[in-house]
Amino acid sequence: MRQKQGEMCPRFEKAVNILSQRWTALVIYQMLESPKRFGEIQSAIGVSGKVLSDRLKNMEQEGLIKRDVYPETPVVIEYSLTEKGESLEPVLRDIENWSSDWIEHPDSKEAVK
Amino acid sequence: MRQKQGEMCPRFEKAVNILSQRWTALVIYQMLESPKRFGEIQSAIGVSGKVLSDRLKNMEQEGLIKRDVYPETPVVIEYSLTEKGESLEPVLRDIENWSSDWIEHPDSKEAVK
DNA sequence: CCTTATTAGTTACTATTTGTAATCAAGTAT
DNA sequence: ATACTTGATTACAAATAGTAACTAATAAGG
Repeated sequence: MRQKQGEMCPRFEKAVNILSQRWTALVIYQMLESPKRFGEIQSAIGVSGKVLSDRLKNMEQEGLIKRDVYPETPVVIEYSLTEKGESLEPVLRDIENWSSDWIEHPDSKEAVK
Repeated sequence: MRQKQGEMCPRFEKAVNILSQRWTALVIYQMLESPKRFGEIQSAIGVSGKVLSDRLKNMEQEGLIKRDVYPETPVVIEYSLTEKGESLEPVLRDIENWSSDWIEHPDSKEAVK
């Protein structure tokens, strides 16, 4: 395979990798409004429990979100943005603005392809 | 599977889907500087020819980029941003700024997981 | 003419990631 | 004990991405 020569800033590249993971941006977007529970996120964006579980762990490891357990009945687990996670709000607002300016067809949510 | 109830704006969702496709944001970022050729993009970001070919087709269909053929020797094919594609610059600049504020470890480009 | 070189892809095959549906663990109520 | 709820995990199937070899078009060299 062709080697990578034209250097990309590795920090920018990592940021893009985080945001390019499927569902991650939508999960953060949900939490911008308020902290959210596992099931709420699942219902809101339609992600599978398996992948959501994986994403939440990654995002916690990246320091984007924090996980709080309330031993109520049944248990309540609340995910919320850290300062680092909240600082992505401008990115998501720009995407929001761009989509309202440039995306028309609301016929299918079947993605890009 | 749990149904999607909490409605997301379908235009925002589509925008996120476009930008969440692996490599798409990096390809646009490359073209922000100047039009780019197939091999240049490949070298710069390290994407496989197969996937780059697919992404460029999708991005052209989405109206983000245009493809120009110059029958020189050997053939030169130049990809450049449309107005729609260029209008994503603020999103990418925000990601750039965020990464310089919040991403530290430049040790591994091995992504998020 | 035949071989080589260059760019822009495509193809067959493998590996990784995601989706699906069933299941599990903890806690409580019936 | 059984059932219910939330937050997950698991096994298996489907979709997506990576790898390396190959093709098409054009031209230069011998």
